[in-house]
Amino acid sequence: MLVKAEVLAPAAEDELLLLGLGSPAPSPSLPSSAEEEEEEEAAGGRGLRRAEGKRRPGRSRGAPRAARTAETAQRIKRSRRLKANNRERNRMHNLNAALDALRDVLPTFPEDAKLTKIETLRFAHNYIWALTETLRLAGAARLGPDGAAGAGVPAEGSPSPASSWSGGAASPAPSASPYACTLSPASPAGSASDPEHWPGRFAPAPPLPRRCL
DNA sequence: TAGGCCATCTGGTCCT
DNA sequence: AGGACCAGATGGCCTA
Repeated sequence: MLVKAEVLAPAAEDELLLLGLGSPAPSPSLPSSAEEEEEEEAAGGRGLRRAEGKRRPGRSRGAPRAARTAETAQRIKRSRRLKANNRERNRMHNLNAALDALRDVLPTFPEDAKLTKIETLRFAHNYIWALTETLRLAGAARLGPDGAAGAGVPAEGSPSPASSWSGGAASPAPSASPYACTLSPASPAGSASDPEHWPGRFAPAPPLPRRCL
């Protein structure tokens, strides 16, 4: 895939022309300037193209038709690419927005601590698990000691939420879970070493087998 | 300065 | 055909 290297050069070139599309600053979702960019593109707004000649690039009246169509095809291709880039950017922005929304409902300490993407996902996973577990236990407790089986006691030896939150050794993933992974940023397995360090960054998760997320 | 995280670009693949 | 999704590559910013 040496393509990349080659592709990037021209791409960088384009960037200069595209009004800082690939700007370093977390670009605020460029609305729908796609059209404009394309048009600018298609219209030959790319200044650097002139590199090829002092021969007056434009108005190439005498340009062979084949050359012109090739040029047009190139332009169309480029235009589509830009459009796709724009869509991809928006898609990622949406994804990030969803991730932010998820962060908002996850408790962190300090409050403004920002979880990374991977931390957010892992923590959400554990958080849901813990809440589920809490509900389950609460429900069981309500049935009374001699009520249903296992009242007040975690069924089949599954860990209590409390233990999971505080760094118990159990995995958040129920044993019956399809997950073979021990996801645990904040939880169980991972934090065995320091449950009290939840704050802020949550205990680092142990290395996960691929495909765990 | 190395390493982590992130945004963006890009080409490929799948889906409608 | 065009859009959505994905994964790899690249470069910038930040922190230990």
